[in-house]
Order: sequence, then structure tokens, then C-alpha cells
Amino acid sequence: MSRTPIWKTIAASLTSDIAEGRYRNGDRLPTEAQLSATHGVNRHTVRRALAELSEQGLVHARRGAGVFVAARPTEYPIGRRVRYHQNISAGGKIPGKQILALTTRAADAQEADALRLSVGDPVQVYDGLSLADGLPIAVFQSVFPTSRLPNMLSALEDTQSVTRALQKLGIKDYTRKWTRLTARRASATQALHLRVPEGAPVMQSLGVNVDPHGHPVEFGRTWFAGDHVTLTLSEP
Amino acid sequence: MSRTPIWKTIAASLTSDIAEGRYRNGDRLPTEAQLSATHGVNRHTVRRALAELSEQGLVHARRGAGVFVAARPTEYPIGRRVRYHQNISAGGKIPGKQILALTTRAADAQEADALRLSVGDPVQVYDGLSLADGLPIAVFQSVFPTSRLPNMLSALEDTQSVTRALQKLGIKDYTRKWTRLTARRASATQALHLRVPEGAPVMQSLGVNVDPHGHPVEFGRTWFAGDHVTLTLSEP
DNA sequence: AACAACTATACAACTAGACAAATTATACGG
DNA sequence: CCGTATAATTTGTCTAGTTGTATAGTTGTT
Repeated sequence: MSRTPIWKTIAASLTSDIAEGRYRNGDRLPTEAQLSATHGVNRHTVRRALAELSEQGLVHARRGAGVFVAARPTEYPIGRRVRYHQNISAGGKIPGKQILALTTRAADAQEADALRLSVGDPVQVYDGLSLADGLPIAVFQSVFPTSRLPNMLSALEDTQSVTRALQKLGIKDYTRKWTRLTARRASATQALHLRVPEGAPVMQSLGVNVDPHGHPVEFGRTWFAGDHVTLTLSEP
Repeated sequence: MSRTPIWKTIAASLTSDIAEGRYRNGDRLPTEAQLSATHGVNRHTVRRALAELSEQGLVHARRGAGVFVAARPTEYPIGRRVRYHQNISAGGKIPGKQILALTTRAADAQEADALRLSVGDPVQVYDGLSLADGLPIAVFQSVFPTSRLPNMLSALEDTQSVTRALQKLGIKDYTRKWTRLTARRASATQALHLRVPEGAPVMQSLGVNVDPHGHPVEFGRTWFAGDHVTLTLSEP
């Protein structure tokens, strides 16, 4: 009998299938039941193989949905001019955004400090999800001062783009004033959106964009899925 | 993977949103579709969370309309002097009434006994709905003897208030002679008015009000929505 | 005998899609 | 202006499929 466990040969077979492009980025693998049937083994043996691939970051599973080929890291440049759509397009991927929620509430201390407001001043909040080639790479929360941008939410609803929404409201250009990066663990909801296990490492980015006069127009919090993105710093 | 089911975290999130006043009494929650999108989860998972809140009585759903934050129980004191308007106002809520029907017919056995009439004597009947903060808390049926109060219905139509209508007809004060309480299941029409599922528990209250001379002036049947009201007994 | 690899079974948790039923919003005609 | 038919929303229910986890048993190797 062979010395190598069955699950290792199955894992190797799946790995080569992925490498050869038989299953591509974001594709769903056959179900565990199908794989166990085609390989003539028990489902648990297939699971052992999939666990190996998952460990290596080649695939990720979603309960009830299936096992998917993990995306290769997306390059995301961060500099003085941060434009999501341009960044992703330049990397040869199709950008996408998904609105999770548009709300109005009072500013907390951090937001007030960043936007030069007082705590409790009204702000408009855009919670969303950034996609590259249809795969989630980041969840973000953009906060806009209501006093300076009264109709930001409706503009966002129309354009789905921060850049275009700001243009609509008369702000033709904006630049990044500062960016702070930290490593964090994904919360339950972040993990769900980013399709990573809870507690997986994410990169938290805090930043403020200002108009040409230096007035802050947006305070953004972004959480990048560490496995799917590498941030590249251009002009610090 | 996390040990706690996703739906529990969603339920907890919604509960805290309600507790913090983000959604208030009677407010409509976001639709199940919206919630499932913002939480990055299937609609059925959201439904599981909402079912939990519904079980706890925090929300109630209306098919085709939405999911609403359930009103906190309204305190309704029952004693010798039962005045609807005062009772609700004292609880810090805005009282309201809605006339469902004003009719004249013959007294049945129960009504005749309570009002010291003969079966078949003419009585005037006021079917209505009691609201607190715009939410239905009870349906009621007030029966008045035509012999003693000939123009009660028109007085009610003007004043919408039993107390003021009786004053208009010369009865300056009245007190509760007796009250009987029973638990029942809501009939279809009651359930519709009270916005509770059919068969939900309701408290049936029967009572007679008498003028200062001890003559009965009103026989009232009231059905309180059990989930929305707690009756408190003051002077028995 | 001990251990690792694999099998077998069952259930929980979540996803996916479809359709029914109730409600609300909208357009139309008198 | 009002009522009515129509469409769009929204919750309720059903069926089916998929991964996650737990328990117990079998087989081959050392």
C-alpha cells in the first residue's frame, strides 16, 4: 500500500486543477459530496484535503454556499490621490461597489476631530463593500459632514461613487490629507462581508480627504481583507 | 469559525439598535432584504434573528407591510374610577380613540342583567378602538340604555369621549361598580384591529359604570391586547 | 495494544430559489 | 376628487442543497 494518505493526493490533485486554470478565481469547486463520489472516498477525507487548501489560502469555504477558489492578492496603491475605481482598474480588474447602508447620525469623537466638527454634529454615513472582479476586498465607512455637504447621501445613491458625488456637489478635486494603517482582527460582520473566517487579519485604514482649500470633506474607515489585498505606498 | 450562530449576533445587533433608540416604538425596521444585504447574509438567516426578537415580543411582523418595533406594555390601571384618557396620559402616552360603529339594537341577556333592563329593551352601542401613541391597545364595546340616555350616540359622535358625553347628558360623575377579567383568544376581527396574530391572548374585561345614585349607565366589554397592555389593579 | 487514517451516520447552520399572501404605492377613468 | 384596477413591495412558507460539527465504528500499521 502507498505511504501517502489519500487526502494528500486529493489535495495535490485539486491544487494542480487550480494551477492549470481548470477552476479559476472565485469559481466554486464541486461540492464535497461530488468530490467524495468522484474520488471514491468518504466526505470527511475530502474535507481533510480541502482543509489543507484552505490552510494554504488557496480556497475558502462558505457554509451553505460552497468552496471557492480564493482570489489572488489585489494591488491597492495608497498615496495623496486615492481613487478606488482607478486603483482597481489599473490593476487589470473590474471594480465594483455595493451600498450596505446610508444613514444620518451624530458624529463621534474621532469623526468630529477628523472633520473639524463638534461631537454630536450631524454627519452622513456611507457603509459599503468594495469588490474587485466581483470578489470582496474591503468594507468601508465614509463619513461626511452634513453642514458642508447637505445632500451627499442622495448624490451617493445616484452615482455610487464618492468622487462623482463630490463633483456633483461642487467639489471638483480632493486629496488625501493623512492615512493611518493598523492591523486588526475581523469582526463577525466584517468577516461575513469579506468572506474570511472570523478573527482573520484585516488592515484597517483611517484617512481624511480634503478639498483644494484644505477643508476636510470625508473621513473614511476601510478594512481590507488581508488575504486578498496588498497595499502599496506610492507618495507618502 | 465562530461558535455563536450568525443569527444570534444579528438578533443582538438589532436588539441593541432598538435599546439605543435607533429604531423606536412603532418604527418599521429595514426590510428583510435590506437587512440581509447589510449583514452580508441570506434572508432566511435574518428571518431567524427576527423570529427570535418576535418571540421576545420586541418586534412584530405584518405580512406585506414590514417588521415593526413593538410598543412597550402600556400600564392601564383599573379601579373604582376608570377614565381611559387619564389612564393613558398618566402613563406618558398620547391617547387616541377610533369609532368603529355606532348602532342601536335590542339588549341581550347579559346586557339587560348588567343594566337592569329587560331583554329586548333598546340599547345604544359604541364599538371602538383605543390607541396609545397611535398603536392599538384595545377594542371595546360600550352599551348604554336608551331609556335613560336617549341621545348618547350623537353625544359620543361629538365628543368621542364617554366621560364628556355623559356629562353632556347631565351625568357629572360615574364610578365602576364591578369588573370581571378573563383571558381569551383574539377573534379574527379583534386580531386585525389589535394588530396581533389571530388566536393571540387578549384580556377580556366586563364592567358596569353607575351614576352617583347607583343606577347603571354603561355596560362595557373591552378586549386588551395582552402583549401591549398590563392591567394594574388599584382599588378593588 | 496503541495509533492514525478512513468510513458511516446524523444533525445543525446557512444558502438558494421559488412562489403565495398581504399590504402599499401608482396610474387611470369617472 | 374619489374609487378602482394594476403593479410593486414585503413577509410567509416550502423545497432542496451545502458546509460545519459531533459521535461512533472499522481497518491497517507499528
